Amino acid sequence: MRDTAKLNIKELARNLDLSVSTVSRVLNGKARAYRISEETQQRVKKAADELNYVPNRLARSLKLDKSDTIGLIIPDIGNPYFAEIAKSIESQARQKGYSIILCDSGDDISAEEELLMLLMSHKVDGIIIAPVGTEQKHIVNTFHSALPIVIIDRIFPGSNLPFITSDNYQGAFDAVNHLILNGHKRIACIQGIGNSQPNIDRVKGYKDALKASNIKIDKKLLAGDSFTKDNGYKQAIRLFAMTPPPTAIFALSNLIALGILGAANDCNLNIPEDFSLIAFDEQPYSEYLSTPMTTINQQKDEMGRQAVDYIMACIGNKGKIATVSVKLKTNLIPRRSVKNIGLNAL
Amino acid sequence: MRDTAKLNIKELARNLDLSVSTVSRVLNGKARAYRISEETQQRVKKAADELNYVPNRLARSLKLDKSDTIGLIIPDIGNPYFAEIAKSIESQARQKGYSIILCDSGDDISAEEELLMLLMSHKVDGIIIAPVGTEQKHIVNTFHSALPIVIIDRIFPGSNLPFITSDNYQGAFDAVNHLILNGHKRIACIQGIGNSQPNIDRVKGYKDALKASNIKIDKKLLAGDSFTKDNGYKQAIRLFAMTPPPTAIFALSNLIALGILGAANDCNLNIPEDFSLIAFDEQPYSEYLSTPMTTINQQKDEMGRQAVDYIMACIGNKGKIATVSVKLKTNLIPRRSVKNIGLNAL
DNA sequence: TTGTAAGCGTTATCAC
DNA sequence: GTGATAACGCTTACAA
Repeated sequence: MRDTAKLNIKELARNLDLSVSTVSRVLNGKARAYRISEETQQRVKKAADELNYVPNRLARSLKLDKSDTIGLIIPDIGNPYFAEIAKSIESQARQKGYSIILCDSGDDISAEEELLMLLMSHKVDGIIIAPVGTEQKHIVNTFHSALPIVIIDRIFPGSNLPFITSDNYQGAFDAVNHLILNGHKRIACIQGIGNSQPNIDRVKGYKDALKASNIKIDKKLLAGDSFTKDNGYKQAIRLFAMTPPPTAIFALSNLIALGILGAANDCNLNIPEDFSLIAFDEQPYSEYLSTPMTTINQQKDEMGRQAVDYIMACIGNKGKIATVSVKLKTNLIPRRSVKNIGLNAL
Repeated sequence: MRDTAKLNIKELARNLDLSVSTVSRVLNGKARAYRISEETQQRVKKAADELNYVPNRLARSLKLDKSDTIGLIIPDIGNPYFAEIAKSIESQARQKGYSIILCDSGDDISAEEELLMLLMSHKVDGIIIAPVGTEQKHIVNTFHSALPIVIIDRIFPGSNLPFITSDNYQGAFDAVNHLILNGHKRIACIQGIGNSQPNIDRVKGYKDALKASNIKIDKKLLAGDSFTKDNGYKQAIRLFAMTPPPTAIFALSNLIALGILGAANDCNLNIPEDFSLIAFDEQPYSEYLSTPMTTINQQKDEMGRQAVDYIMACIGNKGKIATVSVKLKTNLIPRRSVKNIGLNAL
């Protein structure tokens, strides 16, 4: 195979004994507009194909001031929740001719700030970010710099940054209400990072559902400080030791739920015989756990789709950037991890 | 905040009343080499910071003929196996100053070919690819085009393409031998895509382990045609219906294992009481399944690390590209899904 | 110690 | 219908 490393449009034009302009026009589908002869078109296309010409997007982007590239910053691509969102985003973006520069902030706020700069230096046409914490200054700055940006998953209350997230409040309310309808009254909640907005909304949903059914809130039943399985494990062990223990646990993330499963195993407790469990985040394995888990499903696919759509819209009306505030509906997937212990139980 | 969209090095230099070369030198850490005065350095750095100057990597890359960018093509970023590998690659690459352009081939060979071209047009400095199928022409072509490329996960037998993968043969041998040591003789194997090299190697390991213990191979116990959970479910149902059924199943992927769990639930079979299970691929949830699953762990992190290291080495010695052939050791993680049914059982 | 200018590969403007 | 050429923002010889 020929070494095509140095074949640029100039070389290609020389080979064809044509000017670069003509070649460029044919290759960019502007042959008609410039009334380039059919014969020339064929010659150009044939040569480009045979010589394996690959256009240099760097040069193209530099000239056109658009890179056909979108930056994606997420806290942990290894987490299947974010991996699925990323898949959706990549798929949607590429369908529209954009490539994704993937950045993993590793839950580190200063890394996140640097990544924002990095993506700007890469001249991405837009940024989709699932922010790490509650600090939003760097993101607001980017927002004001006329570079399209949209936040997913996490939101910043009180700012007008565009976001696409789940309706965490309603999802949590539904989850707890589902437990109540199944006769549960002592319902524990293991939460994640306390000051993150999804957590705040989910806890509010938990409390409001209890209130709505006139169940008194027991502060000892609400605990935890991280979305990790470690936290789930520790808090579950603590809850199991209470007298009486809760009859149901609401896990605010699927990793927390995994930790609870581990704790149950270690304590020889069965689900749903010994306690019921419902978790935020549906995962591919949720239904394959030996006790299939009742979960609150989030529209990860749709989240990715709408995020890309918004960025595309921004790129469309250059300059005036509209904002967007979407809370996607969640849905409860009932499975065997919740047991009816009420009077009406079968 | 000031609109910094148009601030380039020229503007910055004008602001400072300096030439672009001086500014460029300071910003690229070449101040010492050019004996630029301490005062000028400080002025430049301060101004760049205050005016929020972000260098344009497109221009830089075009000039330097290197983009500090690596292309990553994987069949499915939503699959946690690949998501974890991607995390490792992103982390290693960025640590070395490279960004990742992420492409999901969606298990589509023609998409894969296009993505290879796309990445070349993006002028990536190297490509890491987990190929979809057994067709390798487009990859060989890329290999010969002097653009560093390395294959992960899948390999092409008989070619000299550089690869980093798991020792699938040994992993499968260990898995089956573990079952044999636990007294199992009727051991089924649910496989994935028949003509993919990992599958071929794993099946060979399965057969050789049986042979080594003088257990006759029953062809009816080896079935399946895809790495999906659907396949795992269907094949498991079929195996459960045999008389006698196998006492153990070896699943060649974790998704297959999930399908088996679903089938077991539906048939009211318990693990490991009714049958033992061992699966290729350790996943974060493996130990949290209500019957913790015995798995063959793969070094995903190391796979990513070595892939990046190889690409870096190639970029280092420009021109002469060495090759690499690595089969990473796997390790068996014993858990409760395998029961000792032999004479020596406790 | 700093400045000038060519050139990286494109596309677009103008000319013929 | 086609061709020359400037310009995108940067780095780096070569000058001074």
